[in-house]
Amino acid sequence: MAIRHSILALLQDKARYGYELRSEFEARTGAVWPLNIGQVYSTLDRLERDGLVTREGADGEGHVIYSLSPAGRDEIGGWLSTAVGREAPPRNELAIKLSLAATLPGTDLPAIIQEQRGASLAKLQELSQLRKDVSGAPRTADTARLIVLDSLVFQLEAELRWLDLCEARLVHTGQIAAVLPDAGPAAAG
Amino acid sequence: MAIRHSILALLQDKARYGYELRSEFEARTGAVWPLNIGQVYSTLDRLERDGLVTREGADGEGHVIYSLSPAGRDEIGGWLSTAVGREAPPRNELAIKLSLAATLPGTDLPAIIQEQRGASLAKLQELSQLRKDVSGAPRTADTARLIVLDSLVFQLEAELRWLDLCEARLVHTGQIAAVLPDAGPAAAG
DNA sequence: CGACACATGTAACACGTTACATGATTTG
DNA sequence: CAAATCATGTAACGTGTTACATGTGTCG
Repeated sequence: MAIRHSILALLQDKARYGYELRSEFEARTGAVWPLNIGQVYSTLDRLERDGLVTREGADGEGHVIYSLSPAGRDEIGGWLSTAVGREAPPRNELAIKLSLAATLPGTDLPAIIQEQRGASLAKLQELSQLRKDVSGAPRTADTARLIVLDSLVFQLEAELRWLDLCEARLVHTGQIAAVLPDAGPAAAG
Repeated sequence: MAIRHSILALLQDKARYGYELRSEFEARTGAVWPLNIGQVYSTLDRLERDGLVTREGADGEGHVIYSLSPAGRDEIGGWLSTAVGREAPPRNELAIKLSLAATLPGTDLPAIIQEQRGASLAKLQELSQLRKDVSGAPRTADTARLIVLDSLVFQLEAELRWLDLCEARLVHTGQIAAVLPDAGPAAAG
């Protein structure tokens, strides 16, 4: 529902056309979460069908303009004033993967964890650099970008700490041997 | 693709039937990420169509058993040995919401942040309690559950820290006034 | 003129959710 | 016997992705 509501939020500011909605969305979430233009149009169709937006004729340049209906104004007001539900968090593919790998035979858990650490760390460094670049000249659109980047950085940092914890837990339950920096030959399974 | 691969992972252990696959999945991700039984059957249909699983006749109790094909074994091997891609992280509704709210007029940012803090904190406490219960007697299935719970707890803690940062950033850019614990009357917008 | 950005769509497909239908077996 | 659990499906719908089709305007 994020896209649906994002479109309503942007229309709350003023009436806009499809292509413009994508531009405004991507100006904020940018390279991180691109938005397919086809989805904008089909979402606008559904929003009109549901009575949340109204399709105006043209705007002088011939653009197909959409504006918020009263029902749409209610909807977006509710979205903004109500917290994003954390009762049913979206599935986390990585958590599912480790959860399965840890309880099924024939998986190399330390390798999986190490592999993931590499990927997550690489992305974290890339994001940190991006954040540094963006925070240089904080224009209006960059405020939005910073918020998104901060979010991703915090999530990735948490992911890395979680990977450490998983490794520690598995050592503790004896599922894998502790990996010491300069370990000599240890007893293998 | 998480469900698709989870089913393959469970089949790697041994041949199973639909209902059993759901049970095994939910034994690990449990109350957090329930799995609709209908989706199991339709996913199995697609997996069979794609040649990743083979539908065996019955198993003595009359169950519709599926087993991994060689192609399926390759597929799940690849999934387990390759890190979950962090290049295109899934959209975060909350990050999008704050990003939009911070750059559109007519939004009460402090209220949104405070509202979210309440919801996230409540969920965090619920999860912490759950984690305490589960970690009491670490049976095999509980290892999987713990991994999932740890993941959620870490993500929520990161979310709360991120909310603090957002507030601080907005104070810094002058978008909102600093909220002090025992603040007297301050200049309002 | 050719490439690229602007602009609006449609179609096919994958994935996910909810609800419905149907029947066997188990348990109070 | 009634209710719950086990077990296998189908149908409708919403959301999201990718690719395709089409046409205008601008810039080198």
